[in-house]
Amino acid sequence: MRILIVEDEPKVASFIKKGLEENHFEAELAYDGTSAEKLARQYKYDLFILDIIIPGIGGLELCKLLKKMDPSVPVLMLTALGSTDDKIVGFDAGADDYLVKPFEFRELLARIKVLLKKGQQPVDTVNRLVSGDLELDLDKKTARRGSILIELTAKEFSLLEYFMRNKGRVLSRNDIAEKVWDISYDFSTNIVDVYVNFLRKKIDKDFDKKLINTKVGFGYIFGE
Amino acid sequence: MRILIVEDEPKVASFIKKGLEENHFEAELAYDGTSAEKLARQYKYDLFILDIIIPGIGGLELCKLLKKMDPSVPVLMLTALGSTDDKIVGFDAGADDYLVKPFEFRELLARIKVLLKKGQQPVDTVNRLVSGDLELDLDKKTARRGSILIELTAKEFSLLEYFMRNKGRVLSRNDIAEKVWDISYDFSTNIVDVYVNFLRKKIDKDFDKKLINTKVGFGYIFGE
DNA sequence: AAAAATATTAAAAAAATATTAAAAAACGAT
DNA sequence: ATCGTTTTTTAATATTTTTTTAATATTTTT
Repeated sequence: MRILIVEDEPKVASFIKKGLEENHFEAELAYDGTSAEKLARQYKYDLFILDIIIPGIGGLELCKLLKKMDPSVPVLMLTALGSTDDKIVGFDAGADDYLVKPFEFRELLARIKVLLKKGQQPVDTVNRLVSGDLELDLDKKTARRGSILIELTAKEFSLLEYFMRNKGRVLSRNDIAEKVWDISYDFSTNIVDVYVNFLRKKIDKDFDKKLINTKVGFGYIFGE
Repeated sequence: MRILIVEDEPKVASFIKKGLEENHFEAELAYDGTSAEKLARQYKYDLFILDIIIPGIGGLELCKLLKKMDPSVPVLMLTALGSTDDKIVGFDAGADDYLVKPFEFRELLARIKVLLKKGQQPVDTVNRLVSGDLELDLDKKTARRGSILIELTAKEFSLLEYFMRNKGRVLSRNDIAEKVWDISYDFSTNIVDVYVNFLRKKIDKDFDKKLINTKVGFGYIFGE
């Protein structure tokens, strides 16, 4: 997410920039209206933060200009003036939100997040299987344990899905071979063992609580 | 435009209601969370104004509930508490804006107007799909990535549109063949692969962040 | 301790995907 | 209608990734 900050007070500007970058935004600075406009014409930004009082074109004028260029990009106005009049004028210029200096950075961040969220297209409800801290995303075909994202191959995915749909039940190698490989188990291959091993490396190895457990003589069980 | 005000202080409530009606909005009142929820289930509102501290379900809880019912209806939180913490929590609950009491009515009105403006987006969003720095112009039948304009053939366009409308979801070659070529995939053609290759050359090759990604064994996924 | 069952590893085989080139079809302008 | 151009499709080959096999190591049961 790229954000352009237009602010002539160097201290305030770099304070905002630093804070945004710590929160994984790409932030750029402009110190006056004219150079801000140039930048906006050249590059695509996801959000503008404008101080009302800046050299060159004023903040309000700049806001109108930016909104004319692309009305879908949100603008957050920033100013030392706190009277309602200024806010009204700001909104009339097309601003999407307004923040009065001095402000806490957390509030700026919260407002930015709200503004950015609106732009995004609605995401349909995702289907996924969840078991404890393990999540299987059936749309993305990926897994996630805790905050760690895990990529799976097709067979690994299929195996894990079978496990999760039969959580707490012992599955014999035969069961697994039939459901995941479409073969009636022929005792000449250890493919199930090998794939359980693959899966364990990915979803269990680096974690304390093991999800796939061996039931010697029976097969494997997910959970418990 | 119908607005539901949820506020337990009768004085504040009627002050807002009166003000809104003078500005040609239809305003209704609820004095506690539970009755507000009932009303929201029964009638359609264009905006909610919620006090955080109300009897019954709290304002934050109510906000989450309303957002679950219909995330597109904006919520403006209202409260006497002014600390940043409360604002952050409010935004986390899904609120679209926040106003601290006491406030001037003109500011409330300005914020309401901004929120309502955002809801209606018939002009802009309809004719183009946007995803990150990639933009698909449905009228011009062209794409733009960053500042680079990209010309697409009919099939390429159709494929990219399908991808963008299903961003973040793995699409099998079968899915793609059906939607873009109107054929149930017959395994004797690799046309999907070839076109993905064409598209990649145009929208991904010269860029760092790849938008079309292969999920071996599953298909392709746009984004992520 | 021996036997059986399971785990691990590495290499090969197979499958899936990417790329390229050329043929076929569709399109536009004369 | 015909030529030249662009787009679409087919097909062959190159490359990458996954799947499977098989041999060896470790653990569990008898």
